[in-house]
Amino acid sequence: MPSSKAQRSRRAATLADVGREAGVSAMAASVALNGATTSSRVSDDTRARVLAAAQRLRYRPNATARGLADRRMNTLGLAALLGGDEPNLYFLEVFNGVIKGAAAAGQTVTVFTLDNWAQAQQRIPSFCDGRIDGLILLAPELPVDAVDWLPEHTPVVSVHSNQEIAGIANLESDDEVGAFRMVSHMLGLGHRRILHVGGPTGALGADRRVQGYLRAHADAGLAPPPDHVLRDAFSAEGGSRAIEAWLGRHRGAPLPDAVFAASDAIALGCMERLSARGLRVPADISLVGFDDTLLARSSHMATVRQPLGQLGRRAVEVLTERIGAHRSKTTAGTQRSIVLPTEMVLGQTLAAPRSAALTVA
Amino acid sequence: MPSSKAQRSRRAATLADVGREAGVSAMAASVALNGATTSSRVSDDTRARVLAAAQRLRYRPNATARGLADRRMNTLGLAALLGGDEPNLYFLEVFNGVIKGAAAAGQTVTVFTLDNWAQAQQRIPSFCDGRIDGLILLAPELPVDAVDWLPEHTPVVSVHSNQEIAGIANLESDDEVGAFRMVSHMLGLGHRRILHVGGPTGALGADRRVQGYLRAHADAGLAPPPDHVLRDAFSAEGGSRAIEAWLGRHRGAPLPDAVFAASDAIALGCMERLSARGLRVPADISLVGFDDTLLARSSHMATVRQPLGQLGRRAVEVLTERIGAHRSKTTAGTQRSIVLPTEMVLGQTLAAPRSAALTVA
DNA sequence: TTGAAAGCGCTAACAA
DNA sequence: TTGTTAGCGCTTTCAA
Repeated sequence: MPSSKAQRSRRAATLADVGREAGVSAMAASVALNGATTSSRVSDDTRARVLAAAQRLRYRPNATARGLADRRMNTLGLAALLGGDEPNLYFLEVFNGVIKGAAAAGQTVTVFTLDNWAQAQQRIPSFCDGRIDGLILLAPELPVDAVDWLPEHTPVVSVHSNQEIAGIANLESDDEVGAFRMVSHMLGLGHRRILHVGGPTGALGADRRVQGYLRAHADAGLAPPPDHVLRDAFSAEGGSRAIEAWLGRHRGAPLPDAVFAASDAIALGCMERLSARGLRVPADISLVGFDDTLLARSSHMATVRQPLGQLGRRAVEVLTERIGAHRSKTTAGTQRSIVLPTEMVLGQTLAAPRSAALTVA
Repeated sequence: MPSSKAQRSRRAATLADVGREAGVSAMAASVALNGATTSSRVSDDTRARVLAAAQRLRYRPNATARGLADRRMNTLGLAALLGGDEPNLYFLEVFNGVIKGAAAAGQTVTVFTLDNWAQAQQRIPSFCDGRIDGLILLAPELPVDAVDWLPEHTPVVSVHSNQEIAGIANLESDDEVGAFRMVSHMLGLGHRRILHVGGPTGALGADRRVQGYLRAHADAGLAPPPDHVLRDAFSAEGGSRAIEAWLGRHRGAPLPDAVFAASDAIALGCMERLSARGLRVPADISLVGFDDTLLARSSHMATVRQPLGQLGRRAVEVLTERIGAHRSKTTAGTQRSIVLPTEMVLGQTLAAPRSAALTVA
């Protein structure tokens, strides 16, 4: 009397096992179990026997064997720099979109982490070794020689890449316009000394936000105050470090009316330092972030929304399309770049400038 | 004159290609490229030729072929329920630990998402089809019949499982003690009407936090006020809904001195509702979360820290150990459960109870 | 309708 | 020191 446990073995059942159990060949079992896409069909009787046997044996087709034969794993790779101990919300938001998009496309997602961009050349090609059908690269600081070593046999799409690479579609958001609109809005509120705590030099998105900041001033016929653009890492630590250094350099100078940070994480770092000095946001100084990550939403921070989840979803769509084209040897559309719009989010950290004169303590 | 581009083809180079290029057989190439673990060794000359050929061809061993032959993919699976549009910080923190641990162990991580626990029976076995060597299951609400269908051929460890399953190690944190200590501390501050907005019924961790809440009262010789324990989802929405309903039911009754939420996300939902009613935290009412996710850290919320990253890292360690045992057919240590300690985090949302009498508006 | 055979790219035993 | 062979589990022609 076989118990339900009896069928559970350390070894997974193979197609041959199923065939044996059903009294047919392994390939008959294969045909019966798959939709019978091949020329030959199996009889209803055989199919029923095979299905029953498969169920009895808890048969699951082996993914690696199938992957080897099909040259497809139904798995997408997502590579990103994920250093630091602090979780990265920017990544999480994009990841969330990727996961959702992949699920919708019947794909799973394997995550590859980079500790730094120097190791990208060595590691990225090693991911593209058949375990994934395509790769999504969060690439704000991809080395410039990437074009030489990115593998050609695995389709790649990038998100927020800092460079155009032939054959690689890039997804990004309208950073410059987002920054321009927000800073214009701030200028419209009367802010004049707007300190921009920007992202790292070399990150295209960070550069574009600086450009938006500058263009907003130019458009308003204003010159940004000198030394009001800082550059540091896209992290709370970066923001904290940058603003603290700036405040140290500017003792006795007028306190900025507002801080425009190039990311929510940077904004949070700034917020910490400002609060530590007893400054109230937004009564004494306004604070604006960029991204609209969960951090901004939960703290009602004013920010520029990037549709990060959408970027992830779209990346999956574009990638699966490329994979299809790659398989059918079609030339993939040479679409350069997909740009999604940003949106202003007016939270509780942006108000009209203070009337009192405050100086840096 | 071959350009650097010439070697880049749509097709990845195979071992046979390398052998051909080097003028040796494919297996000689294999032996030369791998550490030569087999009996036979290759001559230095052959090895050099093979290595050169491999480099020229940008050869990367195919992971699926290797996986099929070796029965190992060096990939760990991470399965979790990831519904909702809002990113899940609890998941992110554990995930971060898993990623780090996996990187340290030379493994990559594939993420499988469940939309609901009903589909677990169908989907979880389908992940264990050779593409992963082992599975980490975030399983707060695993169906009770899981023992019947969890595959035996793939090692599994669970995190925060709601049940003990033979052969599956579980990692969790000391929820009951964490809740007990925090509530005891709150009672010590003078709080008497502590509203516990708990997690879902059926989640063991949520139950344990309720138990800690109750034991703290019992230990202090106090009876918790009636109808002061709520249960809803582990999310901001759950917290928001639960507390709003409670406030609706208790118009005119005394406002609680404090809210003890079973997660940071729940706490955030409560915070939103309280703020919306013009209540100040902690001046009018204290608020305490659970988890110490990034959300709590960034908002300086009082909370009970669970070492989520550590749970992830340890899960990887235990899992890789199990995988090793599985391979060598050793009986894995029948270690039941690994419990990591929690820690109180006294943030800025917990203060002494208000002196004024406030009622629910 | 069914079975036999080849091959996906690699590893590992066995011969030479 | 090398090449040959077989096989991992599956899919897919091609014959029967």
